[in-house]
Amino acid sequence: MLSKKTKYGLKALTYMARKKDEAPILISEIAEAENISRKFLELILLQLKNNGFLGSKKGKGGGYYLVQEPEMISIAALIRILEGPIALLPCVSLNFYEKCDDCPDETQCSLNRLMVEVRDNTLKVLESKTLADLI
Amino acid sequence: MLSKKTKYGLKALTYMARKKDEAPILISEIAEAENISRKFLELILLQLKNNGFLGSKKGKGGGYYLVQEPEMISIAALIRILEGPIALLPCVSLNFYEKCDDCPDETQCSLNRLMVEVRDNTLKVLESKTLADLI
DNA sequence: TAAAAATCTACTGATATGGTAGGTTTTTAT
DNA sequence: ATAAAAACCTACCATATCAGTAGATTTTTA
Repeated sequence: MLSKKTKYGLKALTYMARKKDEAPILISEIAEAENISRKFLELILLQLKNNGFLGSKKGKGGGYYLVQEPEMISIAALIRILEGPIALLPCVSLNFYEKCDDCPDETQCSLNRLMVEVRDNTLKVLESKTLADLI
Repeated sequence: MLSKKTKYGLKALTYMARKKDEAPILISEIAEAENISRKFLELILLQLKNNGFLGSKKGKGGGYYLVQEPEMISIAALIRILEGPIALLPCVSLNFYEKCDDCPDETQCSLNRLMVEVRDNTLKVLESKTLADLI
């Protein structure tokens, strides 16, 4: 299951993608439109900014805006920032790999092989879809 | 990510499937072979028994045994028992459906549509594979 | 100079995770 | 009959994560 943080982040970005080319968008506008706690959303957008997906402007007339075209932002990349690993086991994660300490030999592990297959099928969807597909 | 409980459960069942037709298998044998905390594994096997996947026999010469052929036990079914929902959002879960309280209309939600696609791709793998494929 | 807006730091309550401890019941072998 | 073996049951615990809240600070604009 995705955390609410991830879900909120994706919904907020979709909202922003729909209104791109307009002036910066207020946190509070997004929070209200998407039924997200405003303070919680603050933290989420900040994280997305710190990871290069959003820009911001302070003061009156300020807000957040996308710094890339929606077509260029894959959903997989966003989930990795907001949620962490997409894979079902640490030992099959491409971006957050970790050895399972109970498993002596990964190449012999049948669970590993199965989860690689699941991962590849999931990524096929999440890497091919972009923010533009969510608009 | 799958919990350790789920991972341990799947590994334990795979171990048992490899030794099926032998006498009942001891918790402690599985725990040692698969590097799982013995007490933790007790709880996991008990749950699998209570859900009809395992039988048990008490006393000397006792232990746990599979009550179905490995070919008949889909990995998806096991994950649903051990982990819960396979879907990434409650609103797209087939077996654990829940409405998102922030979402006014599911049919209009683009995140919902995307996550249905992810779910279907995941299930395509997990429902077609059985314990026999993990041996 | 005041208001608006993002930013930062810290805290909180609830829940899940990954166990551990220790006793009880059932069964089998001696 | 009895002791050992094994599953079973109940309770507890430490830690981490989740989902949020509170409140002050900085920057920008009108």
